[in-house]
Amino acid sequence: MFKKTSRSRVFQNLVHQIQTAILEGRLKPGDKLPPQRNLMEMFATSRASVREALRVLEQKGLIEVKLGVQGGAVVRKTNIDPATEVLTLLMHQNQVSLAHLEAFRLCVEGDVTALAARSAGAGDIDRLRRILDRARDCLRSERPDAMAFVEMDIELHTALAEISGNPVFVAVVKMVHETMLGYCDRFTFRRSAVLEENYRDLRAIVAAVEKGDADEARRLARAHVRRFSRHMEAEVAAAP
Amino acid sequence: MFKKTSRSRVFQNLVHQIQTAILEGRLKPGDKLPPQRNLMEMFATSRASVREALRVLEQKGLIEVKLGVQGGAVVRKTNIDPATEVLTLLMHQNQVSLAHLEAFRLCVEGDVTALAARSAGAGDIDRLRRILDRARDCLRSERPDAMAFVEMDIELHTALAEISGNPVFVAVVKMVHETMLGYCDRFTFRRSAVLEENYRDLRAIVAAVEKGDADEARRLARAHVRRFSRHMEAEVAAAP
DNA sequence: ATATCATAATGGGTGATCCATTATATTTAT
DNA sequence: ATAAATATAATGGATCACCCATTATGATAT
Repeated sequence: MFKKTSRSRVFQNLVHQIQTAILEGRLKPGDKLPPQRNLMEMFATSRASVREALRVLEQKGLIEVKLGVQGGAVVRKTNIDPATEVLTLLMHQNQVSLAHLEAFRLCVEGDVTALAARSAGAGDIDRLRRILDRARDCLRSERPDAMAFVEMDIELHTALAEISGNPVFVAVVKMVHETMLGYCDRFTFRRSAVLEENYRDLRAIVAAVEKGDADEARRLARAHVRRFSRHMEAEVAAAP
Repeated sequence: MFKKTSRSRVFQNLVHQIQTAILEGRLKPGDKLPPQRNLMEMFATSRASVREALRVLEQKGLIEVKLGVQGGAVVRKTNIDPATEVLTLLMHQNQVSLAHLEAFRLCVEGDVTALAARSAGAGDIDRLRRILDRARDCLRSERPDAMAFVEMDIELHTALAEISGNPVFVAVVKMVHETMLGYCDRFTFRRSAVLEENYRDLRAIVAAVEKGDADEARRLARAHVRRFSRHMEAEVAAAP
């Protein structure tokens, strides 16, 4: 019925005012906030409070603070990292399992890939091909670099999300992969056969996107997620 | 190739140490951190730095700070709010449109409802029915309360996500509805016919979940999302 | 012209001090 | 004896006055 009165702390007020200014576009990415000593006067408060506010805004990913003369707080371009960080924290705390992640990826990656297949242009296909090439290089080199390959895998999925044209998918895809990395870098993919299989999956997906075959793309993406999850599970079971 | 050396600030060190302790389970929800003046000594730093660290941890949703004697920082139970807040920020900055949200909801709510239909028990059905009843009360009263109905709508979708048993879906569903509220509370749903239609949608969805008919549940949920989006668009077009 | 160095702007950090809030203990009134 | 009022102390919130570290810029010297 009623909301608990939230006690107001000075720094919260500063955070709110500055955040609102950013969201309303009165402050744009690249704009520099006044130096702390000026903010102090403008808000009629202490430097400690100004700094607490800046810490929070920094954590939210809204500003970036540089050191030295001509340093200071500048408004950041949109940045997904703090969002993924907080979400990843949540995942760890909630004991999100690989099975949970798999179910979610099946849902999202399928649609993302289908959407990408519908809206991919020539430039997009080029981009995907270049990522594939770099992924192949990770495998073909003298000593296959598993982690680098996983990075390429993630980059390809992110690219598909971006091609879909929907920033919500981009955010979510990045987030879920970030979370997976939390599991992934605890071990190495030792069997390069797994990586080769993944690479073939990715090639097939890109081929389907190139054909504009949304249904095929969805089917392949889902199969890819399932296979990848099986391998992750095997690794976790074998080498915890 | 190389990562930029990130300059280390004292408060970041504190944040990292405390956060790690929480993630590794050395600090559990409900545990109280030492008072600031003790932390100051333990970390051999100043109170200002301790406080900056606490601000950041608070913003991340890891701790909660209470005032007065026996107050202090306590480790929070998992809490999705900071995640949704940061994600919502990102959405606003990225100029996420209703169309983007609709596409995403079509993907997610469909699967969530289908999963819920597969795993709902008797208690879950009861819970959904109670939410439906409260939603109906919002409409049947003297003066239909549109915002309260929308809250119930969100609560139902969240409940479905929880019933699905996958915390990733819970987080994402909450997030997307939070973001939608950003559009929604800018106006009121004036035509109660729209709300009635929504209510019928929700009843049908719950009925499908009760039957355990996953395909029907998915179909209905997606149709519901589409209808709701059409109405949101109409409202936005009519009254901005 | 180039390399070196000094300067000042700016964030980072500290300690002392006071205020505000609140749980608990103590007193007081009935 | 119990309940209400009040005092006490623990704790976070806030401010001030400094000092240090980093860095862009301009001055100086070769």
